[in-house]
Amino acid sequence: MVSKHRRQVALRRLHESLVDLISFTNLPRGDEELIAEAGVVLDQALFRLLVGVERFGPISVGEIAERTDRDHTTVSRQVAKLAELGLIERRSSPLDKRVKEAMVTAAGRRVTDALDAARMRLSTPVFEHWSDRDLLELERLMRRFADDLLSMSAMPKETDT
Amino acid sequence: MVSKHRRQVALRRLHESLVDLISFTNLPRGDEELIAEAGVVLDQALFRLLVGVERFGPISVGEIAERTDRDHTTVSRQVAKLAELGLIERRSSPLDKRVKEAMVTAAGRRVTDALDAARMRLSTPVFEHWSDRDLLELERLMRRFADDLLSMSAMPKETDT
DNA sequence: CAAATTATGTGCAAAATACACACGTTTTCA
DNA sequence: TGAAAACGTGTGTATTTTGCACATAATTTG
Repeated sequence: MVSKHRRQVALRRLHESLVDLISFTNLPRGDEELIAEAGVVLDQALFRLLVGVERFGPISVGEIAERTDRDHTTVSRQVAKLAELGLIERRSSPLDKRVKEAMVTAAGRRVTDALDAARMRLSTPVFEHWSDRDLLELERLMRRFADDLLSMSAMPKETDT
Repeated sequence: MVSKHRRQVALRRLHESLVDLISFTNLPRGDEELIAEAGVVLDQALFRLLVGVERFGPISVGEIAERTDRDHTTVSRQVAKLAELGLIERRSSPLDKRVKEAMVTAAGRRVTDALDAARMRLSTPVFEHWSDRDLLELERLMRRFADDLLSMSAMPKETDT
């Protein structure tokens, strides 16, 4: 059992690393290369939106708005653009005809697949010198980190149930 | 030694986790709470800029622009706003009088400290049930991940030197 | 079943953004 | 060395993006 203080330091450093990682993903080089690789011309906002729809879709406009902290009217217009480009598809939810779910089309999937492949090519060399153990541990722990964060925030403030 | 394919799967899942974490940090609840907690009224853009200047400063306008993938004129105006609010300070770089470095002031530091404290309060319960080993391993591996990414991208394409 | 709530979308005004351009500083190289 | 090119920053201005007010359709509530 390490000290409470040591754990606090770990939390602080964890956040620093996360900020660094986010900052890195924002670097233009990354997106530009990925986009060029995929052969699509999308501004960053639409690019991220497409990835989000692929990752979380079928998803509603309102849910995207919450996730990205933007007004739902803004998202509504961006979603319309992606639909015009044929990269995503809208359909009324069968359970609730108010919501118009968004999901990637075959064309949209081709784009995100190309992005995935490009990202794979760019990230593989980073882990070239990592041991299997470290790589798999990072995979396990980061997944758990994300899961725990999300489940905590989904809970009401009194988390006794 | 696990298979090449297993490692590829790990890379893919790693990216998914990272996207989830970024998505979480974008959730409005987080920033709003943090900002309210710190007793400051800043829109998200300025809030992130301040954190960035604290983390990477002293830093030039151009460097921030690259990091955030925004036009340098946009950043120039945002930086001016933060300076007006007294949260950051500008000074000509002694080495290159063209650049006007930005760095947090004492007042700005108070804000980011408050943000850090608030974040600590919010993130501590997430790791309450984590073992020391897992927490420290996550800290170590995420830091290495960020460091390796940055050092790779800093290198020229022929990385033999 | 009427009223309140929810999801989505449009008009419009305000804000953010990027391009063109300018100015001072540094680097390049003939 | 010195003139030209490149660089970092900042301002004016046109364009784009954003969010609020409001509208419509669908669902839930009581």
